[in-house]
Amino acid sequence: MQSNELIKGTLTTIILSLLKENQRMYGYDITRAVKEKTQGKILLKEGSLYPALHKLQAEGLIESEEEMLGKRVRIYYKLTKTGKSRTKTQIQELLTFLDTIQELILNERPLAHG
Amino acid sequence: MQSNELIKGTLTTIILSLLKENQRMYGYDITRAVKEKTQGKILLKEGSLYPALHKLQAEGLIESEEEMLGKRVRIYYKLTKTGKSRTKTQIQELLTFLDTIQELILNERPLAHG
DNA sequence: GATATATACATAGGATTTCTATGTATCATT
DNA sequence: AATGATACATAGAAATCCTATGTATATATC
Repeated sequence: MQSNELIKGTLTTIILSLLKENQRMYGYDITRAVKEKTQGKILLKEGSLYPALHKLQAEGLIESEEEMLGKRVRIYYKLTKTGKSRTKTQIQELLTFLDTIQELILNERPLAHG
Repeated sequence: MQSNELIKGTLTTIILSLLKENQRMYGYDITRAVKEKTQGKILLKEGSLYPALHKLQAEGLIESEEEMLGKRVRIYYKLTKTGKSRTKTQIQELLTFLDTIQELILNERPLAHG
């Protein structure tokens, strides 16, 4: 996902989350959306994105639809019913996780030692 | 780090952050601290923690000091000077990253299509 | 017309991270 | 005597994302 190797594990949820709002997106589209929405702080790589999309499709969370632009193929993805419900829980889990880490990092104070 | 594979990449910063506040901790201690501070939501595994500690030491970010309790060894770790400075930047990077993801997930709204 | 860049997909193999499983050993509790 | 908590350790597996590479069309620039 880029520079700081913090990310692993969030990519799937990011994709699902974007598809939740935009209904229909293709790979390159997702790359751009993430770049813009994060002011370039997160840059998806094609080598991460496409395999992730294929995996989500294999798991039945998203489905694809091909479209031609002149001679070029564009593959749109959208959430399946299962995907929609899964998206909700994954977003919730991610947000909880982010809060947990934030609390752990910020709320530091020396432990009572036993 | 447990159940949800969200985590990868944050472990090091968590360890450094705990050492920043507590000056001196040993492995088992860190496991317990994380468990308590996150209400059991994050459970470090020994198979993750010890190698991580060894790596941090090899990188010169922490240093160790052995202590005997009866016949048992306890290995305390504390931040080196380099480690202290690195801790600050890593915490800052992690917090920025958490914000970025949170914004990306929460601040969704359909893209203007171009 | 040639060249560079953006668009649009894809995959193999590598690097990194954390986990599972396993091992050793002491100490406290039942 | 047995169990569980404390305390360390490592090998190998599993998962994730990246680098590098490849193909091809469309657009902008020189």
